[in-house]
Amino acid sequence: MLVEDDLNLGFLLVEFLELKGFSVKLYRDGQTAFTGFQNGHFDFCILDVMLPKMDGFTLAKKIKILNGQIPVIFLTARSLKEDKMKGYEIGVDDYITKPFDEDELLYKIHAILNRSKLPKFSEESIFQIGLFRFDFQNQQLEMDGQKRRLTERESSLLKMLCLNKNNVIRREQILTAIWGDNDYFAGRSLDVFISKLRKYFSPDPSISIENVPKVGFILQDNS
Amino acid sequence: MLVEDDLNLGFLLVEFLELKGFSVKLYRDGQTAFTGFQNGHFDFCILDVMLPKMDGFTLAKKIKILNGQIPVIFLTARSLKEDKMKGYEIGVDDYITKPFDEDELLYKIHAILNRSKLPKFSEESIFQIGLFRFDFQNQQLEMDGQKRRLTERESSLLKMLCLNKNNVIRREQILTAIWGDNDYFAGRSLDVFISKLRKYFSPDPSISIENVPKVGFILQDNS
DNA sequence: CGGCATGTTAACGCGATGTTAATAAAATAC
DNA sequence: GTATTTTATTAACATCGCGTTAACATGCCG
Repeated sequence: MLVEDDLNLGFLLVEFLELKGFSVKLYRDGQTAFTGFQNGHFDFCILDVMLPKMDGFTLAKKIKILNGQIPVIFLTARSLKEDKMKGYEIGVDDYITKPFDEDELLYKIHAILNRSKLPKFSEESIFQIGLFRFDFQNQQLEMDGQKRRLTERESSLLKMLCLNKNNVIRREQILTAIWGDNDYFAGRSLDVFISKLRKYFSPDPSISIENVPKVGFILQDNS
Repeated sequence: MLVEDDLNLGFLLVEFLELKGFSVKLYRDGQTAFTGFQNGHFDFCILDVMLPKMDGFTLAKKIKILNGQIPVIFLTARSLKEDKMKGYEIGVDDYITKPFDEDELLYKIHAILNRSKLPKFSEESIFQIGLFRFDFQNQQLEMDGQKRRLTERESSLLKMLCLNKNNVIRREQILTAIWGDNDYFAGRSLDVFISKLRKYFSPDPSISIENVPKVGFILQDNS
């Protein structure tokens, strides 16, 4: 989550971070950012201090109440000591003083994620699939706050599909990777698991697991 | 560990940090600092960049080889971008540019320790789990003033669960860490202890230790 | 039409786990 | 040094659920 009222800077940052493989959502004021946070799933927050409607401190405080674990970095033009102290008391992880260097921001993000107890999305353990969120580490599939815990096989399979989202994976590849065997029975077992995953995704029609006859499967995400 | 060749600044910092409850050892050059690190037990490093005998970067690199988890902060007079990048690549957690504010250093230390996976020595490691309070140092589990003394195994296990609260922790990881062995019997023993902990937490229904079949356990806190 | 690949559901077997109790080992008290 | 208590392991039995397999349905291509 990026909250920045200066839209020039905002879009520049979004572009930069997306280039680096992050998925970024930009908000331009504290109020909408907070409602956005309540509805969306964020792993990291970068907040400007000076914001319309609700300032960065208040926003951070409210976010920390909802999720005390989430890392927060402040962007600030001022480098006043009182400001920094205030932020650290809330539990902010770091400050960056404008004008700042993009690479430095990137390193700070990585440094914090490396220390974070949260599963790191940088190592691709969390996947967004349409309305769903798949947490591989915790074998958890979530949608609208509805959580479902997957079995080991289910999540291994889903991970392989996610890593090849919108691309075909060969049956053989899946079978040797997960079943360690590609005989008839393993193949039928795979079909059973595909069927199960389809059922889990049925609430979202923009997600489908399609079969490519005699070749393999594709996880299609048209959201 | 504090490494600083300017002894005036060094002693000032030691005094300040010890006042804040940390136990600090000061070294004045990179060489002795490194041998000191090999022999001593440190949880956190604050290194000056410019040091006699061995510069801060080299020292940090060597320290990170010995213990990749340990947090490192650099003190630097220069705020050159290349220096910072170099540090972040080594895996440094943060930079502080001299002259700096002591309180700011303190907050940075706390921010990093809060994210750190390592047990914090400055505070006794105390965990809040729903209505319970778990004091690892004293192996005590408390709720509503009701105290229960845990056995060594119980508290080691609970600590591991706490450090991964709301995340799956693998059986294997627990077994090798606590039992040092992951054979059948160690596994059964683990199950017995899980059962005991569940019983202790049963008064608070928002706490549960869930099993993830074939994978491990997860301490769920829905309070 | 017939063979083959896949879709789907249900039933089964077995390994993994939950739980309690018995035993062994270690720590502590006296 | 012995008795008592505490702790961890092992045993024993109950239960659960994962993954496999079976069984049947559908669709595709020759």
